[in-house]
Amino acid sequence: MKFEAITIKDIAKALGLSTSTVSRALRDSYEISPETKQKVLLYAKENNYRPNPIALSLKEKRSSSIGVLVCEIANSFFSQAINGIESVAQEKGYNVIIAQSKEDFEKEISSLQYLASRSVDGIIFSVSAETSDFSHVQQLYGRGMNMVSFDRVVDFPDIHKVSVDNYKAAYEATTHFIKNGFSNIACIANAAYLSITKERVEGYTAALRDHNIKLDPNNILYCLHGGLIYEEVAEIMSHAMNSKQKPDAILACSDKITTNVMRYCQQQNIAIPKQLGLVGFSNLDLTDLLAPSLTVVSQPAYEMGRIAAELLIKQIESKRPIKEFEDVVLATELHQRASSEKKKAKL
Amino acid sequence: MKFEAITIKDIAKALGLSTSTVSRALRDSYEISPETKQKVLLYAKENNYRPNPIALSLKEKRSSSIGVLVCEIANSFFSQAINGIESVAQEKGYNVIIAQSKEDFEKEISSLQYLASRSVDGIIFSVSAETSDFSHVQQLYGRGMNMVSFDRVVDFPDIHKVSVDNYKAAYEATTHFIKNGFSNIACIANAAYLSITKERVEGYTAALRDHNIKLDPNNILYCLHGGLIYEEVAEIMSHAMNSKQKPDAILACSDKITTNVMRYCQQQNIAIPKQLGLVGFSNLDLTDLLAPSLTVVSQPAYEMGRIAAELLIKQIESKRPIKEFEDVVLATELHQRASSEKKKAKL
DNA sequence: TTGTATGCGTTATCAT
DNA sequence: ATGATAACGCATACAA
Repeated sequence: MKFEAITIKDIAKALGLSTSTVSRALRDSYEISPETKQKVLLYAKENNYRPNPIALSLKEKRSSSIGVLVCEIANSFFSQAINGIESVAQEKGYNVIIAQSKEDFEKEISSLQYLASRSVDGIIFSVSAETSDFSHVQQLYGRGMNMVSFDRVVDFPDIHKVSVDNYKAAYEATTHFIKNGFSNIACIANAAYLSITKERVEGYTAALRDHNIKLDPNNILYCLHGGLIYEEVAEIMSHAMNSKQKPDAILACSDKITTNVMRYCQQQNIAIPKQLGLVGFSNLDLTDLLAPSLTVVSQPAYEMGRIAAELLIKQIESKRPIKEFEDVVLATELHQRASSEKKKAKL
Repeated sequence: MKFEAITIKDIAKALGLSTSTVSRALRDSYEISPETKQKVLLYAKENNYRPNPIALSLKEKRSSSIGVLVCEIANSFFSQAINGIESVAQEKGYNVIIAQSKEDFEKEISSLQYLASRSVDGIIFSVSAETSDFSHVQQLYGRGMNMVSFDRVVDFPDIHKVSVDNYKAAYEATTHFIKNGFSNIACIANAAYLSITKERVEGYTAALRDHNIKLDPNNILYCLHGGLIYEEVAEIMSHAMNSKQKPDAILACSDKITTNVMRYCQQQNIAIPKQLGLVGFSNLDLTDLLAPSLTVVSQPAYEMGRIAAELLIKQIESKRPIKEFEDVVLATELHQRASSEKKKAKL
């Protein structure tokens, strides 16, 4: 037995009307008599009629669904963001289809293809750590797909962007170190191509400069796989900790880098922050429950998701092409448990 | 400008063929001449033709999409599970539509409605903490919707179920306490209706019984909101810790309960495990990075998601009704960082 | 081997 | 005020 939903045709047959009459009655058309309307509406309600969204999509040439491309669902930042996207989508009658790039460029391309072939009305995307070339995005966008660039934004104009102020976040985190007496601060960043990486590294170097600390180029380290692979982070850490210019603090520039640095320190019995200072980007809701003195940079993921979804849906539903493109930049928060001092920066 | 995809009609027109010929050529039908096939395939490839899945859905009466209903996406257990579901779905050509109940019974009903109205081919669902009555599920299932009961399973037969051995998990966790010298162990569980709650409480009481420890009924505590709300957990904790029979250990029976208990202990300056033992269910990948002596019960969420998706898709694609229903029960793992002793139980 | 016609559920455009 | 028909993109039974 297959799940069969009731259709307009069924209602029409049951009530001895034509499909068009039923359709109009359901849409509360003025040309239908009150009695007929009443009859139809009642029957529809009783039989739990729902318009078939697929048929609707075919007719309207829109699917009422939006695609989301992230590197990894099971990453607290993205799952919170999806949560936000989902909430707006639900409100506006869209459903959300999720695809993952797993930080892989090829998979990113095929995922975008997949979403496009699924006839989504628009796509919210965050590029993979491997992505330095945006032509696949530009091609899709150029062909008229509605798109919003999210978190790891693309570097071309004329597209809505939603991100956080990574420069400021890294600047504040680095300043936090300096104020607490650390001076040889290493920065372990995501892949160098990424917008977020560039901005964070810039914030980091600017803070050093502004506090008259000489930048050691060896202190800027990149993870090609976004910190996803423990071994990569461990090797970077190992190399840094065994160098003669051993850092006394680490700025971990992503969720996964943060946890993997912590894991490395645990395995190597390196005490935080006694032996090594650590400030990490992290969106876990355990933020304030982690190792006592870990300071965390958290991003307003849920809010970002909501904003991205709102922009996308506005774009989808606007008749004429967008002229003004938004570049929404939100502030991060620096949480430090030990001092219970909470810095909150609004842009 | 709207995103316009190329259709079979376009190909037919361009090549001077009929739509049916093109359709057959694309499906590699034996009745089409190799030359025509060649021509069509080439043109399709060059113009990046993708069949319109919406039209296909309308025709085939299936949408190649599966719905997932969970209480909360941004919960590591469920996001990992969705990850597993997603991976299987992708492999088999399905997309995944996600809906959240937010532990609310009404929202659960409307979400199921929503998924059904979206013409999903099947639904993987985990009931909300408020759900004691399954008639809405049974009704949908009875009307022929393919469904797989996940994690918080329903108590009626003839439906595929995927869950973990909660009894054993709680039994082991409780035993772990007893072996470490705790005796007045409280169990903070999820809503009493839930299958997972009943099983966990049973495992807990069985372990006490088997070790000749008298059960104090006041030590079994329920969170109506699945631990989602901090205040609820804090009140339960506060009440317990201020009673004369103050427990010396807590078994926290969900992700959120665990983190909220930790949060409470932190706020109250209760040292774990010095002043209070704690074993918590948790699927955060920080498991081994948490407070040093927290012992964690983790669930194979990703694997569970994969299995559920496989079962569902098999059900969707099977012609005849299923006779044998699977009840897959996986083992949890008890991680204890301090002793680095790892217990692994396979069923 | 290829073309024509039909239908999936819906709505818009014509009739009546 | 209501009904008949066409169209959305595709697959397929039926014709040729």
